Amino acid sequence: MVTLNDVAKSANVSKMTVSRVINHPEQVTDELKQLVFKAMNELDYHPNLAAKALAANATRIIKLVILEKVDTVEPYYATLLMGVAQFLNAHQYALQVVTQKNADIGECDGYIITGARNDDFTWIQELRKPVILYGENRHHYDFVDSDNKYGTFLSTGAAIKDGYDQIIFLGIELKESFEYSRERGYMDTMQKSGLQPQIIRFGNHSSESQQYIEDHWHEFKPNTCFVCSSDRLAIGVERGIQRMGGSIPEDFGITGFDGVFLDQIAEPKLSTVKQPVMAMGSKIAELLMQKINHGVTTNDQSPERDRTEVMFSPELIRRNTTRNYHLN
Amino acid sequence: MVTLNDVAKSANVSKMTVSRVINHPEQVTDELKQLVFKAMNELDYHPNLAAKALAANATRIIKLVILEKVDTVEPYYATLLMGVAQFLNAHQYALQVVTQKNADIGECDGYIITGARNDDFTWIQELRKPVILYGENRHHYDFVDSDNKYGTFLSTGAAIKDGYDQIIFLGIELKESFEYSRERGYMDTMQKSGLQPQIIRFGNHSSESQQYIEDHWHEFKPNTCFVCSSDRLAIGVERGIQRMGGSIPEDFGITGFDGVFLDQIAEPKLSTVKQPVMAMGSKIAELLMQKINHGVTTNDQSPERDRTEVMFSPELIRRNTTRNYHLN
DNA sequence: TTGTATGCGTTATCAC
DNA sequence: GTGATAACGCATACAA
Repeated sequence: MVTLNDVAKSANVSKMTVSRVINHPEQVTDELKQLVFKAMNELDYHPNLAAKALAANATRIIKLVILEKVDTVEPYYATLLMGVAQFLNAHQYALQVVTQKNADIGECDGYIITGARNDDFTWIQELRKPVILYGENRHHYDFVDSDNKYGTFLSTGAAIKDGYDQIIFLGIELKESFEYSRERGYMDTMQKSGLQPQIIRFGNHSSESQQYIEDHWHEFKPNTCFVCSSDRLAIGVERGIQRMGGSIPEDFGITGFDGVFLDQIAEPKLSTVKQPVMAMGSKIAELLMQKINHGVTTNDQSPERDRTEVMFSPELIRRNTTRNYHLN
Repeated sequence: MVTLNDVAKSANVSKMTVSRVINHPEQVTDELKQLVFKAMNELDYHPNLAAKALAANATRIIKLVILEKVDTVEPYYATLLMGVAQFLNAHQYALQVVTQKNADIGECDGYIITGARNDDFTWIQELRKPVILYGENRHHYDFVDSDNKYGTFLSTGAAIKDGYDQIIFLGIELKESFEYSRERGYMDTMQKSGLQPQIIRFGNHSSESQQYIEDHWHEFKPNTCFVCSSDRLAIGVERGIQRMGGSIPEDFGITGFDGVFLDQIAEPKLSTVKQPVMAMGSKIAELLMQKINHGVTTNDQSPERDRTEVMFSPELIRRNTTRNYHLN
């Protein structure tokens, strides 16, 4: 293993100079810097993370806490995780995935928390390391999320332009910010166009939306579009329509929301509002690392503090469950 | 932060005694051990991993290398990853997920490698840390896998017992051990029952198997069961049969393979051979840690060496795409 | 069985 | 601008 000392000897400087070249290059003359860089390359030097962590009283470990009860098998979380892992790897941080609230086992330098409900914040408040949340929240914590309202603005708008004259929103029965935002995007867009909004809500299972379609089939006239709050619901709608013999996308349109895996599994493939989940994962990791490097140790979420909010714009993917897909 | 020293003072012993209580408890008298345990609890002592790693010249980082080109979004890998992560967390190891062969960036204590093809082994050979593979291999590397042959023995056998008189195997067009084993399990079971085997292979996409069913629909007489080598293929078959108006499971049976996410998404839900993917992930991590702790640094895969092979038995889940599902 | 000294690789602090 | 020294927390080697 090549150490700081080895490089120092090879470059004929002290090891502190080498350390400075890495951490505070502005304090070293260009001349020495060149020598050190040369030595580092020749010896293929890589800093020892454990030593670094020990000296800095850090762990170089980030915890990803998944609070939802949902199966961690969810492709959605897997994708997010990959995004986080990608950034962390590039910066030599290691990841620990935690699925319960037993996150207090072992130290870490920071937390990424996803799926936090209101009850969870009493626990989150007690964390003594930087925190970034995945998802909007009313507790003034830094977060990354996608612009949910804009997402349903896109899907609802497209349904209108495509000429569907009845546009029904199938939402998730959940008192969460993201769902409110998605419903608002639909409502606003409908009202601006002078159309009558109609919202029905279910648990987020394809069986429930499928059942609904079948039970209420007589109510739906051809030229109806179902704007869904998740791909899961959209898949159920698709099956229900197929079961009842409706034609997709001519008489009945469907748009989903999320764009992770499920949309591609459906047949015909779903038109959907795709969230850049992978990129969002990377961004969260990046923000957390900034916080860590700036020495933020307290989670000051007082209203006075500037809070970091990063919103990603989702994208409408036109595929085969809405008209005009050939225009894509 | 509570250190070894703090505990030592509190227990009125030297810090080495505390260290020994943790690492070599047999060398310490029960009397002192009790004192030390008490102090550790009272002070809520947790060892500093960075220091541990530094002293042991270790990193406490494990790399999970995913070599397949397949999307890491695959629920299959996500589940495996969760299994690995769970075990690692419990033992205070951190995980780095690596998706290319750029695994050489940064040090680690060991590798878990999944999806290794023959070409990959030249690279794997050069790794200077313990390695465990996910999946059978002919290179004498330690591995964990599920008993693929037994899996199709189960699904084929069930199809026979359920009374289907034509049983067709839909396989994946891939020269990999797992596929050979699955086909062999089917072949052997068919031959033992004096039935005529028939194997067709596709790329692992539901669209291909669906297309096949629709194109060859006239060839399939009622009372046929399709034994598939993946849930993906099974879903395509299901759609094809539904499209052509066949009745499931009365006239046409389907069994999948994998049992991760997709089987539940299908409607009707798939009968499938479920692999205990999560448990397999944990087991891999466990084996790797054993290797690390026993100071195995070389990857001796000479035939003389005992190699560790752990095979998990898959389980037949009877759901709604085969008969007699009420017997489950 | 228990304690002391030393070193792991890095960085902060303080001299020069 | 550069170098010597101590310290981070733990574990090995050796001494008692």
